[in-house]
Amino acid sequence: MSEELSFFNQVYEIVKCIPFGRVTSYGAIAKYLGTAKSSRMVGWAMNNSHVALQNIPAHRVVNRIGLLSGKQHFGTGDEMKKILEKEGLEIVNDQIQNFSHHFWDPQIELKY
DNA sequence: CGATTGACGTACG
DNA sequence: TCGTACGCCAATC
Repeated sequence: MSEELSFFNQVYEIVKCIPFGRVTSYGAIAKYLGTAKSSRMVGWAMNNSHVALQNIPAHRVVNRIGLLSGKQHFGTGDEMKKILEKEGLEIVNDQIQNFSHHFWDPQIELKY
């Protein structure tokens, strides 16, 4: 696929491909790009995502345990939680319930 | 220009 | 099984 795109750009592409009501983890994206240990960069990409493109559903990206690690970055309140709940997900204590069930693996779904 | 931080994850003890 | 340490790369201080 577009392997000429930068790491950040690839992250954006993947995140944009996340279907409605589905979630994934930073590590999954990083691993898909071949840089499993660079999961922090995925987070940084998200941080810049609102600057590069605002059509990035970053709220569907959480850490590997389904915890809303970046909810504070979306809004001062529980905006991220509300969005995810609106997508049909169940959030308890800033944590996605049945995370594995709603998990969207780019390696399986995008399957290059 | 050097040191620290950061939306994480894996490895090791 | 749980806790701590390190890696990764870019941006910011």
